[in-house]
Amino acid sequence: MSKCEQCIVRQFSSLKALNKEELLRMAECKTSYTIKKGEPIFEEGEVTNGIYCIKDGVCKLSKLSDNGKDQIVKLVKPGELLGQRSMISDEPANLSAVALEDMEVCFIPKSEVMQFFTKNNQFSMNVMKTICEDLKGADDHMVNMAQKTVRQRLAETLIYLEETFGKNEDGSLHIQLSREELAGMIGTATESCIRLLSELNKSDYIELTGKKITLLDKNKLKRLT
Amino acid sequence: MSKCEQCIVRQFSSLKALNKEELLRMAECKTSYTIKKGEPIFEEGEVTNGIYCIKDGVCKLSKLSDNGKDQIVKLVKPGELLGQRSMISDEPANLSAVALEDMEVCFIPKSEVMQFFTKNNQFSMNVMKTICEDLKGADDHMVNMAQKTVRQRLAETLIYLEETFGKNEDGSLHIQLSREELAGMIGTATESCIRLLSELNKSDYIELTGKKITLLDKNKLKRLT
DNA sequence: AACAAAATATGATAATTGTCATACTTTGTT
DNA sequence: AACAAAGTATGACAATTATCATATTTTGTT
Repeated sequence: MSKCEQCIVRQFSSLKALNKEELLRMAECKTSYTIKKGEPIFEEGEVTNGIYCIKDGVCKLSKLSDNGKDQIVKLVKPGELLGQRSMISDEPANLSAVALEDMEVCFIPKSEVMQFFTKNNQFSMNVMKTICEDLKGADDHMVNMAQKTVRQRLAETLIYLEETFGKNEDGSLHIQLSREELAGMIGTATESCIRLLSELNKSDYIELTGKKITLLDKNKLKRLT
Repeated sequence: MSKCEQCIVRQFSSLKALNKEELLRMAECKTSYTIKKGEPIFEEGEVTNGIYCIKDGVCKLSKLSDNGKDQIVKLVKPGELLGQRSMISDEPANLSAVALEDMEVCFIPKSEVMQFFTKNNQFSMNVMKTICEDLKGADDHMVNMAQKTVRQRLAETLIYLEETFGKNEDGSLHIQLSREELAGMIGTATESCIRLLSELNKSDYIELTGKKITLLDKNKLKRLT
């Protein structure tokens, strides 16, 4: 069993505030999972009773709307933590977390994390800052949803995907989203998303090769937003 | 100068965790303001350097979008605190706060609040829970913006306004928003908002009397959402 | 009371977006 | 290799929403 010390999550998340002793405790009580693409880590409404460390793979956080569509609220990268809000609020998950790629995650029980919380001030401050970032992100995201057109949101999302998850050697977006998922990110119907992608393709903003999307002119795209 | 002890903000906010001594300290370093309807408490981008306690009056938290429209993110009631996120993230305000009614607020400098933070675990836990609530609210709000029609959002907003801020004796919504502000809450053009209100008026969901809005059949309205 | 300015209302029209139908492609399975 | 299922693409059309123009009403000021 790994000792958590060298883990990517430890380097990038609130956990960086933990000392060696705390890391050892955590290593003892953690559970490791592998999650296949498409499988959930947890679902909306589920009682999670702890947090998840994302060691590898990207997942989506989404919420099912009354109209039956799944709105993607956020994508989560390796190095990040999941389930902090539910733990602090002591509530079931507000969002579902589903793997977009094969993933490796560790689960740390709430009882353990709450001890770090009480005893390690820097850790709780880090968590608080993370949640504040999320709040700012959510507010900004909300304004975009309310005020921008679908085309603008699509352009922004494509740029975000490239800048956050990078490109393959051939220049195409590294992260693989289905059209339905992309539509779920920008908040529109799948057909509308596909149609706008075609349009951007025809006017040489992007190139579509099978499911691969390549941004041809990021500046031109930015001007759309 | 009031001692903060009996203040409504103390009863309803994170400040309820403060003890007598802490309240006295706070009373000494606080600054009280009255803010007239329409005036800002702080503006987006401003460095606030502390938090505001809302003693009386309601304000809107909004963000100017690239298209020039002001999106209202949240309404804040007496008893609540403002500026917590900025303080914790150590960033300028992400949103503007503007009075919807004449207000009474107190400002508490960051230096003071940060001391409570370090020394009073219950206080920092309360703040954290408040921010978690805000995050959940923002996520849910975002999903609504992305997935619901303007009509649905208008209906939801009207119900929210009645349930949160109550009714006058004549049954009309107690809180007074201009059509432009209501449009800013639901994320639509002012004309669209006015048009939909007229429509709801004609089909007896609501009654418009001057600027007053009365919900005639809340259940019928709920079914729209 | 009179007036200007702001807010509210409504019509006409265009643009955006959603829905349904259908075709085509890719993927995975047997 | 064959096939079903899922995903992607496109057309046709309807519904929603934004924009611009113009009344009408309300508000505040002199």
